[in-house]
Amino acid sequence: MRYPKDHGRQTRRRIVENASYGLRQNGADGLSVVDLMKLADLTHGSFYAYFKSRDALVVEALALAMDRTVAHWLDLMQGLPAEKGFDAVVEAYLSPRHRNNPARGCALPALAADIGRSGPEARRTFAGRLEKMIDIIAGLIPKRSPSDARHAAAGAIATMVGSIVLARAAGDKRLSDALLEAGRQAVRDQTGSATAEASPAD
Amino acid sequence: MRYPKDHGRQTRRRIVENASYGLRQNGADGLSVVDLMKLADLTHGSFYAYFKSRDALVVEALALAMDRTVAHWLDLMQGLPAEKGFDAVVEAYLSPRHRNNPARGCALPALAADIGRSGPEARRTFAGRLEKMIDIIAGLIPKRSPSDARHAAAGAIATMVGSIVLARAAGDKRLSDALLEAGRQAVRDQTGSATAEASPAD
DNA sequence: TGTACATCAGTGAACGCGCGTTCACTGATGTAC
DNA sequence: TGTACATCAGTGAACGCGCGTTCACTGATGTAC
Repeated sequence: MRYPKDHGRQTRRRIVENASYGLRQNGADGLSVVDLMKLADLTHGSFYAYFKSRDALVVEALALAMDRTVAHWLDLMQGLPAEKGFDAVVEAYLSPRHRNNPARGCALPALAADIGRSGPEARRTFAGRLEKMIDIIAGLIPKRSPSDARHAAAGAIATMVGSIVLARAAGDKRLSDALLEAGRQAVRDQTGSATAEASPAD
Repeated sequence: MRYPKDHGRQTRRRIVENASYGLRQNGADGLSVVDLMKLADLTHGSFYAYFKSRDALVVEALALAMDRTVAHWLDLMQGLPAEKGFDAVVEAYLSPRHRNNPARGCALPALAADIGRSGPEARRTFAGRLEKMIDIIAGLIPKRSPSDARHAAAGAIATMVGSIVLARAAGDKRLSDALLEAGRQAVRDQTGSATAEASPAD
């Protein structure tokens, strides 16, 4: 063997990983096949040795980006009680750092609008990973029932995603910062009042 | 005059209006100049008699779409007390109808992600209109101070935008519907608890 | 040890196509006389 | 009333370019004998 036996798999992985950064930065249609291969230090010619189409790579890059966000959340929560874990995730999500670094950030604000216009495969991949993300946040929210918790988690995620999308689009630093702060407050209000609702019943 | 004296202005308006539908449907990069002119029953040749570039039309279409959303909200609120007006806007926003009709819906979930990757002109136009939208919602929320109300309004808008973006992307009807319901509940929790906070102080 | 051949990850020219933009032209309608 | 000309919204061919995709080829490394 001229190459280590998993060389192909590693190269493929390198392409997907770099694509996941590039696509979050520039949108699902924002980079050409030439651009995407250049990110992995390759020329475009061998692209179709790894993927059956550009769309197929986009779906894989989306899945990887979402998996990475899940892993990042689990990292942030590690060793903390539920409430502190939740706060840690929300603080990191609604930070200027996250707003300013879409490439390494959550795929939802970066790519969800594009996925909404994509085919069923991309949308099913998206839905599956999103369920997982909701589950993780739901585990951090004290609620009457698991179904209530998932509900509250979906609301919190929607608020965070909306805040980042709007903060990135707003061409005015004051407004952009205010949107992050408003998002933090909104999430606090949602889960704070949620806890308050649940407590008297227990 | 072979043409009524505001013929040019009307044609221009027709192009911008149809573009505002098409771009909300397909994204800011989703239609070519040929496509955009076809929407107004014209050929592409005269495009540059009306606009200095494709980007310039996108900015105008964005502004029009956001103005229309503002007008629509004012319509929904008309004659209602603040609280009912707020509920009417939220119900309409987080409805399956709005989710399923991006072309005639709010520009924020449809275009904000694209605007975040656009130039300063598009982003400033966006920011100006978004301030206006926040003001209108703020007027419907009872709060200690105008600044608190704007904060709460920004949070509610972020939640609504995030819910619609995710609901459109989710390739699973159950999840998509759940996201709309979660968004409604989240907005209720935010402003409900907000009112509860403000009331005892009064 | 040395030479011929096999392997195969990666290269880059080429394909047909659609893009944003330019521009010489058309043709319907009005004015001049 | 009739003819020559002016106006100007709209047309469509053409430009250079980058796109996604295909494919014959290269060249470094291994095996055969």
